Amino acid sequence: MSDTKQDVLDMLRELAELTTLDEGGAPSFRVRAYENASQAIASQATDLGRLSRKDLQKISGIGKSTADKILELVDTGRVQKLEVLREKYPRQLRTLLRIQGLGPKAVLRLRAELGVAGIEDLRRALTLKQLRGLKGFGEKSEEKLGQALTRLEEQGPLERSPLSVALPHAERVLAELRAVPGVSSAAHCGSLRRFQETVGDIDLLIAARAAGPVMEALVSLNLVERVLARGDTKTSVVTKRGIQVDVRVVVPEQLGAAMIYFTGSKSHNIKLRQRALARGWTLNEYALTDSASGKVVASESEAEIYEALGLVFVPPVLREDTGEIEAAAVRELPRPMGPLSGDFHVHTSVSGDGRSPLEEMVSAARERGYGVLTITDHAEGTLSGVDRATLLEQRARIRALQNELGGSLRLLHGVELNIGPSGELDYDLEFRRSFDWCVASVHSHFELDAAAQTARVVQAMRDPSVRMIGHLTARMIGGRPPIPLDLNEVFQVARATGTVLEVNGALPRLDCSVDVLRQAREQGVHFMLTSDAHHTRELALVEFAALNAERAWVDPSRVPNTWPAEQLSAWVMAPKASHATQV
DNA sequence: GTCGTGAACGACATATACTATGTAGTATA
Repeated sequence: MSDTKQDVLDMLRELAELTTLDEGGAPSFRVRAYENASQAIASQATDLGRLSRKDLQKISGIGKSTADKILELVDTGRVQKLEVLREKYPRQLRTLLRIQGLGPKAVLRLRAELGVAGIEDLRRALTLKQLRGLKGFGEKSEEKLGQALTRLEEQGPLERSPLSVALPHAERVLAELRAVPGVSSAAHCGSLRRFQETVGDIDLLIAARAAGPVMEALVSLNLVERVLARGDTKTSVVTKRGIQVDVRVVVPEQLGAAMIYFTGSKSHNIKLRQRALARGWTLNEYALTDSASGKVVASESEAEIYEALGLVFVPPVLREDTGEIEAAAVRELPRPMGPLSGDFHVHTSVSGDGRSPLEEMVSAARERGYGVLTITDHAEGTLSGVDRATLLEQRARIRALQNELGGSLRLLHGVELNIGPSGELDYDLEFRRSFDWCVASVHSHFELDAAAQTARVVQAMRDPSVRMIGHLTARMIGGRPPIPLDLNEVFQVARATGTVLEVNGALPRLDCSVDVLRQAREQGVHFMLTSDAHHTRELALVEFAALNAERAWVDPSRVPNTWPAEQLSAWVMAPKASHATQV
């Protein structure tokens, strides 16, 4: 993502927050417009810094006023309107909004009636028990605000969690709740189900006749640190890992409506509800209902509800209100990746960090119904890599195993090369070319600038042995930022050399990211979905790679390992140069 | 604020739960 895009997003979000404060009420059309604009920008792939006013206004949701603000920001680094609002509502005051339970109304009243301008003032007012005199406040709210304030000062606001942390965490809680008598189903929803790479909280949906026992079980879980709110059907807790978990219980007949509601996104839901209203119905988390008769139109499954609304089923990963509803209405949603016919980034115990032996990996791949399996242990350029002799020995084992297997599964001998700081690769070209498949990846020197990073990756792609670039940006979600790259040049060279880009399914990586994939989508580049498995049970990680590609609306025709096994085999065995496209 | 229709102006508009207080704010998708 270019910095300009992030700057524009920050500007719009701040404008929305400040305008909400300024208008001191329910979000106005202006605030909604800022939010719409920010969503429109977020799903833009191009570099905003290069767009003219006219180009900007072509984006739906960006009018004259927002286009001007974007240009003002790009040209001068500031936006006049934002500066004025910032002066009116200083950062100190806005930090009050981060306290759980304090919204714009309360913040404004605290300032108007008690002169509270920031955290320090609030602390003082609480000590003096001044809040209870205000309309809408009482002893209880003083107590709760005091606690929330202390937590904020001790821990800061709850931060977003990477998917790799949140998903297993959700599974742990779900396993406990599934064990509660009377629970017929339990699933994660929200941004986790939409497969966003970081999530603000974990949303769990439980189907059960009685909610009481579920709530009781939840609040008494060992991993729960505190209870934020507890009601008849909805309870929110914070776990000891500092992640908020919201649990909602519904009866099984309402599961479909509840799944849609709880999966979101918010703007996807709003669009669905508008669609319902246009048909004389209302949609809430319980059912799609006829407004006149009160009769339920659909509620039990998500598919029924989408169908009733004249839509094909929208997979959760697409529910971001980026055109999926319009596409579903004309039955033109992007195609799913479907069953995969092979994996092209798999380690065995030959790598220092691999844990399953070759034979176990092969039989696990057969169980997954693969037609092709490519073993790619680390080359000597990485810490866990190995020398030529070990790889040649592995090759002999693979060939022998292939003879035993016959034709059902094609085994390829590959290797994961390390891309050095200047683009140098392991071994010599002759030895590299003796492999069926080479993936080359960046594992170090993350500090180089964009020109140097681009140069090393491009040089690796130009090597005749390199068929795929592994985890292109080397990022770790919530940890290491992506290396800076001139993506346009990378895509262009990938296409010109016939090099595919990996979509790595390891949850901390998900590299290429959705953002990069969106930018690459129209550039004629091919992608391979991989697991980067270091253990047999990790082969399934390739399904996460598929979800990531689907989120980016990548068409499976660009992804060779979604093709039938024979077509895939033929593609892999053809020389790299035959896949090159002139640009 | 944007957008569509017709060239200035109206339309846009989700639905619900929980909490503390006594009607409304805050929060969630």
